[in-house]
Amino acid sequence: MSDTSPSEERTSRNFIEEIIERDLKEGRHKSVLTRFPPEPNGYLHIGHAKSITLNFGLAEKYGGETNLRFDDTNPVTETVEYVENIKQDVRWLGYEWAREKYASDYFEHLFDFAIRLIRDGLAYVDDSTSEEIAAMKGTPTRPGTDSPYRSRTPEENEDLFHRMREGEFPEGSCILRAKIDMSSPNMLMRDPVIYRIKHAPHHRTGDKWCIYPTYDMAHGQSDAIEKITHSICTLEFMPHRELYDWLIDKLDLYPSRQYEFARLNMSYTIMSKRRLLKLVEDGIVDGWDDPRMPTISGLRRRGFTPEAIRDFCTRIGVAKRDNVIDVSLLEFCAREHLNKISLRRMVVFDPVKLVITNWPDGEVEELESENNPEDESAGTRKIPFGGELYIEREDFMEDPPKKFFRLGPGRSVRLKSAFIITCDDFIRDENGRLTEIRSRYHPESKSGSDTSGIKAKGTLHWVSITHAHKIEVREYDRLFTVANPSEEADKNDGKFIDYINSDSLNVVPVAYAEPAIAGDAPGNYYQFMRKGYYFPDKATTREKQIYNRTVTLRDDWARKSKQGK
RNA sequence: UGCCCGGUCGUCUAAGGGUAGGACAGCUGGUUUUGGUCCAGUCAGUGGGGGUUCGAAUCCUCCCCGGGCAACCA
Repeated sequence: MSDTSPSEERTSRNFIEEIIERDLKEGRHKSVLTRFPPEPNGYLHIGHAKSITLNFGLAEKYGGETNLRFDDTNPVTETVEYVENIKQDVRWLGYEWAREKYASDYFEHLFDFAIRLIRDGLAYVDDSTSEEIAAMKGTPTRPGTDSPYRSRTPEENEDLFHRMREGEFPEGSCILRAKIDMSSPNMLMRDPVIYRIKHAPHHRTGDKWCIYPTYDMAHGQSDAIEKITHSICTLEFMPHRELYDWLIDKLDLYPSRQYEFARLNMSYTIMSKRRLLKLVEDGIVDGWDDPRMPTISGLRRRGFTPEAIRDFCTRIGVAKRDNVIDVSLLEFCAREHLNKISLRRMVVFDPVKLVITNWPDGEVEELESENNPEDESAGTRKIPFGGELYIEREDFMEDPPKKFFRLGPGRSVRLKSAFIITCDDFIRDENGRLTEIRSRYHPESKSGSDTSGIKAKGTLHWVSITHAHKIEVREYDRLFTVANPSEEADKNDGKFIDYINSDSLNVVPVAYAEPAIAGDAPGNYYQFMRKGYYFPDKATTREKQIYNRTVTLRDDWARKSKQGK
């Protein structure tokens, strides 16, 4: 029992947690309300998972709530299909939102806000072309110039804006701009566009509207309407904060505050939704949920667990400096969780026949093996053992080096959960290809009751030939050949396609699995012993089972032998 | 060349004037019926120069480097 006074345990907090704790302590807020604001124009990826974990995690930690709010202000790129998939992904990650909202819920409200700005002389309708507006914007080093339409009266502007809404004008003919400061050092404050005409149906409001608010006109106001306390976004929105605050101030709304953190980058992949879409459209991958994609749906199909992804998102931390997380951290998180929960099964990928010469002809013995050595409650399963087995071709060498703990002439190994065998002979065909290994087993070395006294350094996985269940296995490697594809692409006219790894998918059409796998309930996470972690693909059927390799096991032997070369 | 951010082991991330710590990756060993897991150990960092201070990753200053900003995208 610890009766020591709580010694001000200094747990490390990220900068946003510090802000929240300060706000709570100083009474600025009584509770926390965050939001996760995806635009439904693509699928969620691991970078969004960071944001989701942050927003929902913060609310969880400080006893608050999180809204899911779709930032659906651009009907041209947004669809209900994206909305549905985003919701599915957030739920799969393990989060449930307090309210489901859409920026489009507030279109009428936002329109009224615009009218208020107009009446207060803080917004005007500009008939300039987009080229003219761009030219008048100036550059980061040179101030902009006022539009000739900047001095229209509020009455004229209000009339024009209503007529924009009524559909009197074609797209591009005019827009509504906030009237701020054309010489501001912040380009975003140089009379930003806040409403534009789009004669396009919206996935929720149909054809009710032909004018739509821009991000800046919608986001902060939606936050304020919902009374979001901490509006957390990525670094590239930093310059928007001044405009965010300006609008809240001029419209006298609830003072939501925006805070920016560095988005996630991960080695050997890309996070740009635009570029991910291109991979899908060009058929380089098999859809948004291709197991090589960094999308939530891709990771799910690949066999990553929500727990592993959440763990990853908390381990990477939250800060403001640009970062590239090593993908090996994600793999570590996957292995750590999968090691605890996965069912162990034996699967031989590249078989060679192993004959047990002293095994009674035709006899089959059912051996028992644990499903998961990390979890006794996972129970055991039976594995048939007989006189003809498959083992992995790479587990035999005719002339093995000393440190090779597997099979070779005269050598003994343990067959996992079975017997120790000793290799007496092997057969090669006319091409020198190994076709058969002949060995004898030691009856008193049976797993669990070994009295043989024989020492075997290595243990091999195996499967009885007559009982083997054929499965297909898909092995995945990183999608790109370079650690930072986006950076390389930026230096290469944006052509990230040049860095695609052409060997990122290897299909093993037939692998031989122990029969237990055929009877397992669907949806299990597996470890194929000595190989890696595998998960049934969505296309798997009872007749044809297909497994995706999530990640290999760590393999010191492979690493060392590679080093030796 | 203007404005705004940022710079701590290879990669992330702590230390908020008082011993630069953790994780991943790497490397050594030990245990092991998975060359897995687990355990132990080890390598490795404050961008640079001045200044303030008994004491600076931390405060000041100059410099260097990286990122962002000129969509009717978000």
